[in-house]
Amino acid sequence: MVCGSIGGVRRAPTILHLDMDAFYAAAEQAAKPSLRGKPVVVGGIGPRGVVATASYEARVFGVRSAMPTAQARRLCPNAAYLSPRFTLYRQVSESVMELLRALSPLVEPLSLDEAFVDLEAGGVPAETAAVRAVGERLRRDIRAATGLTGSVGLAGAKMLAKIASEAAKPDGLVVIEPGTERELLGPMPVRTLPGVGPATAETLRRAGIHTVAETAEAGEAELVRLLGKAHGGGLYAMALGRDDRPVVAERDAKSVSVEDTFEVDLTDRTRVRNEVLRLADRCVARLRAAGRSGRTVVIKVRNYDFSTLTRSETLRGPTDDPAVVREAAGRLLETVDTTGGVRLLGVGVTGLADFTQEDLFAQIATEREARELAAAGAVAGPEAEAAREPEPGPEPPRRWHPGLDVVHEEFGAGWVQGSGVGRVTVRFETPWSAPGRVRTFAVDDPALRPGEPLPLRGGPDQSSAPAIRPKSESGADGAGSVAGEEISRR
DNA sequence: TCTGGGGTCCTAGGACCC
DNA sequence: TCTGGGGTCCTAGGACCC
Repeated sequence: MVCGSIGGVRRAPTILHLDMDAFYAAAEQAAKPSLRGKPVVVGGIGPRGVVATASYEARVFGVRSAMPTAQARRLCPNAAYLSPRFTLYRQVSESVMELLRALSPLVEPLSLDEAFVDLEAGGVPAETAAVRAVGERLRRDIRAATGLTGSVGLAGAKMLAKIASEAAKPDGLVVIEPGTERELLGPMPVRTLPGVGPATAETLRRAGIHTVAETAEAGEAELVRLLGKAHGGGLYAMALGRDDRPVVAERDAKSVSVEDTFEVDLTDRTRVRNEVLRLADRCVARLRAAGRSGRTVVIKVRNYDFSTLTRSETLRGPTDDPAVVREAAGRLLETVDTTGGVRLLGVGVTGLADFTQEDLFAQIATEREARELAAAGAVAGPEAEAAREPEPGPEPPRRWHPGLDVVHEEFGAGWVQGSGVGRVTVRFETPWSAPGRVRTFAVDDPALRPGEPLPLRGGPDQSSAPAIRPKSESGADGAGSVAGEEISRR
């Protein structure tokens, strides 16, 4: 047995899991003083949008992640509904990850708002008191650096640290003492375990398994029979509190993809084709920005009835050439019947490689092959017409999405509160100002232009070390009243 | 109520090779 | 003449996560 661990669980709670509280919504509240303490919903604003994050004030009304925005509006009509601003969230995330990397070289980000940290690798003494102190200091530092709150879980294994941070929400810290995990997990619903979603939970329910303890009692053979080798075996280990997965820093991406859901189903075949080609270009742009190339092109088609299919084609070598990806995506689309109407289209590239000299030769061959095919008439007539670069067309009318930053020549920085019938309403305030005033303009007012997100900290009238949070920012404290609610699962 | 966008991992069948 | 097993690659779909 490995010294210092039992069943892969460490003898001291030196794995830390950080989960920021209602991250997107909290970032918006920090950026927009008038929204602090109020219900805020961040997500898709269109008719087919879904909720990405709801502030705790909105959750009181039953608004949850992944819920259609239309349903959220019925539950909570007075919330602020905002489009996501990933530039801001990435900035905030980077400053949080920097604090984590100061604790240990072993930091594994799971998303913009979540990460594991191996404190043992960071030289933190393997004692509960020491790791707890590190966790509490981290929470203070995050609040000072960003104005946001995060919850911390500490345990001897990844799975347990994640369950602990969930239990700590919002704005808390929970330690699971090694040795207590089976007792703690036993009565919990099996859905608590990571990897158990709606389908697995239903399979288990039909077998009479509802809790973690019942999962363990079922035995490995039975779980493998119900769920398959990997899933069943993994679930059995987790139900016993066993989890020896290491914290792994920086993993390379394995695929890159882009997709669009259309406000109205697409029926015109030429339009469908042009959208696929546009998506291929966007996908390649992201691929190239990451300095990668890929060998398998995938398209995704979601029909009017939500049925979804994928088609893929593996090239002879990796590519990051837009023409090659466009042609492959176009060929794949030819194999799909879209007559009923298309709700969503996607294009992705997998089998990623860093670009090497060898790959270059393979890529050249692939390109030549594709060109020869095209020349031979595989793509001809109206298809060749459709395959051409989509026309950029005239400048589209400017879209003032709610939540976006703007700058007005006279009134300064603000954000779009709403728009319609040729007017746009802007609230003029900054992260470090008092709640601001609202003014309305014509949508084409030349004095109004799009702006950049402002940093949440370090504004003009803020000291360089804002350790104490102003009263006006204490929205998350008020959320303590819902601390006992069931945390929604996705 | 009517279901986003970005990912990861697993399964299973068929092709192909040894 | 009838029948192998294992390994790898490719394709398609599905569950799950944030």
